Amino acid sequence: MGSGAGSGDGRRASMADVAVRAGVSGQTVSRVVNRSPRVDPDTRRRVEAAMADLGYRPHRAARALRTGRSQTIGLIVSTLATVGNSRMLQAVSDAAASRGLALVVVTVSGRADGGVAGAFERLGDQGVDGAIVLNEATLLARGVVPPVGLRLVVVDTPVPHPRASSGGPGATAADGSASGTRGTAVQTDHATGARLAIEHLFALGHTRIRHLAGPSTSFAAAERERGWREALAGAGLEVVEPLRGEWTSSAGFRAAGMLDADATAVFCANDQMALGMLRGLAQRGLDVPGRVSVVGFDDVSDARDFRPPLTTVRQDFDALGEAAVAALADDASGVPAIIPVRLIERASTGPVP
Amino acid sequence: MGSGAGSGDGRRASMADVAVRAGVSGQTVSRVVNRSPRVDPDTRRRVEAAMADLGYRPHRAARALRTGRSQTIGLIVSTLATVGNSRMLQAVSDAAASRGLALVVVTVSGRADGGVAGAFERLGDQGVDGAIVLNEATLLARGVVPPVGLRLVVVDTPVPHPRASSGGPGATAADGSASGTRGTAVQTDHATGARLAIEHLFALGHTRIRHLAGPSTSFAAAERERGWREALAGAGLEVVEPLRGEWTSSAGFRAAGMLDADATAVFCANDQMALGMLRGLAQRGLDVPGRVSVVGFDDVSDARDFRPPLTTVRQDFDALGEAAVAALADDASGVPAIIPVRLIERASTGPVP
DNA sequence: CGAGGGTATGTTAGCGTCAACACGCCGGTG
DNA sequence: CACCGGCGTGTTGACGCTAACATACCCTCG
Repeated sequence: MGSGAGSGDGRRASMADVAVRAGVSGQTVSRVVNRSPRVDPDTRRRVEAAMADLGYRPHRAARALRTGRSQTIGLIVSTLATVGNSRMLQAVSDAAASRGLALVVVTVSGRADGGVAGAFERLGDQGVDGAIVLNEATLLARGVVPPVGLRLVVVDTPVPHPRASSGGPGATAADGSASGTRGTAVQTDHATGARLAIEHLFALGHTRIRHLAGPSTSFAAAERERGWREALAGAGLEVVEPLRGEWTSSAGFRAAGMLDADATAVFCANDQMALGMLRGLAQRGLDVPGRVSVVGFDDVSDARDFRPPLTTVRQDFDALGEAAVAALADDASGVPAIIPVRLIERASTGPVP
Repeated sequence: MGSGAGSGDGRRASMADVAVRAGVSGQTVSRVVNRSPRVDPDTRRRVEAAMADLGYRPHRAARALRTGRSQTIGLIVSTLATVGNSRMLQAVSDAAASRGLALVVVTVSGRADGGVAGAFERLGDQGVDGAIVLNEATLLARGVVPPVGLRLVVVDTPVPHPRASSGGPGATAADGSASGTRGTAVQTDHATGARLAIEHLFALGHTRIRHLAGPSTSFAAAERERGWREALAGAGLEVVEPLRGEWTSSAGFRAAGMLDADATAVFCANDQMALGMLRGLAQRGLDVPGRVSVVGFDDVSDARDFRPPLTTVRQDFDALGEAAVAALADDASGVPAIIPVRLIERASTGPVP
């Protein structure tokens, strides 16, 4: 019972069909659907029964046309090739689904048209109520302005073009993060994560700690690098200019070949690069953790099965996705803008040799 | 110029606005937008200029309401935790974008409501024109019938509930695969991939080749297992009942502990399980490829940086995604239903000891 | 030179929904 | 008892777009 598939006379049941069957007007059906309190309980029951009988489902396009709101949000992401982005997508998808929001995904990888600008256009066409932008520092920085009226949440991205909030009640947006600009930003506490990693290495006696940073276009990469720098500087240690890679294991492998011989530890900006680093070090005959310790970032599910299992900073992707969607859906309020991390100690780190 | 943001009097330009500015009727604007040939070139230019001036973008919801078609497709996927699924999502996203289709992603991981049934409902609400279902054998098998009128393409999934095609011209669907049922199916040539892997091991002298299969709910897993079985049987070799895991590296690690001592080679149903297998074998002191050879499936980007770099079967995710979207968008016709694979030989396989 | 047919454009109506307003009914109050 | 206000419900119209049907015009052909 209640499985939904209506008696199949072809067309989907509309509100008018329900109205006729329940012996009420369309407007009353609408009120029931939208949980208006101004409906007699008895009428409500009749309408609900009629809806169930007919397998009625509201027509989103019609509602969107009428109300101007589509109950759909967009996610703009450069690539899903990194495991972190994939995990975020899943987290956002779950968070959106739990609120009855549909999620439109737009990837801007290698697209010919202007990247995020084009993505905004496509989402604008789509009539999304808001969009989440994932770790797209450059693209927003280039002065791309999102379409008017499009609520925007940036994840692991410096806050975009400052704009006065349009509509909305009292502009409650208690600007969470860094700079003085407005806008909703949600991010992992990258810098603290980096610091946790470095302090863990300190505790093991390491002092010559290098960094394999992510691409300079990435905010997350910059923040992790900053955490590493500050931790080292705070301890009065030398800061050797970091290596840099594009998040991939290949980049990690290459970086291993460029690691100076003094280093006793490397903090890699993500787990995939750490994987390549592990292989590269092995190939150079540098034992991990006997000779060099390696720390990653993300704690992707595979990290525990690297060789050796990877010590890494765990990001709470689900919390991050939830926070991002909440910031879009609810109006601002008490969502934490900065998601904490924790260090997962495994076998890739050990005492300094 | 042409950056889009119209002169900001608040509301978005509608077709009527464009019509007034170009001095034509709304219908003519519609014809221009929809590339009808019945428009004077001169008028067309005027309309296009007006559209550019006003930053006009068609309103998808309105169009969807009027035409009943939303230019949106859905993707139903159980989880994005496996790298393969993520890659497929990206491929589908790109293929959809290149056709101007929006993509709505629905994950059914651990959802309380009936999984795919719920997903269909949500997509039905959404008014998608079609849906792609990714590797969801069980869920479709449970007799879930997609909403009427919803075009469906299943990827790496046995063909669902047989149904007569509604609408459409001459039912050109030249049923690609196995059984006699109707429906559009697109899949990787898993069985051949498995056979390639096994024959590669044959060439290295292996005869005691085990299999770490994927979950029994997965069609891809079943096909890969079948290829392995048939290759072994074809060579008159013993088929030891396969181990089984849930696609994760942890499962691979566990399986390594259960591998019988006779085995000289293991064919893992995906790369992530192969990763865990590599660590597990190392922990047991079994050298790869000196003592045991390992082959994976997928060729995820990290596979070249496993230790040792993984011999694996490369799937062409982009072709698969393209084929799936093409099957939805164009009406059937010449999309190949089966995507070929190739073997990538790396260092995890070697001569039998 | 009038009929016929093509071409470019305009007019009408309605897709399913909901905001705004209108209506009738009831109980309470002055 | 007339009036008021709240409540439950119905009526109307419009959101932006396009299918189907007009209409106006020009060219060709018998």
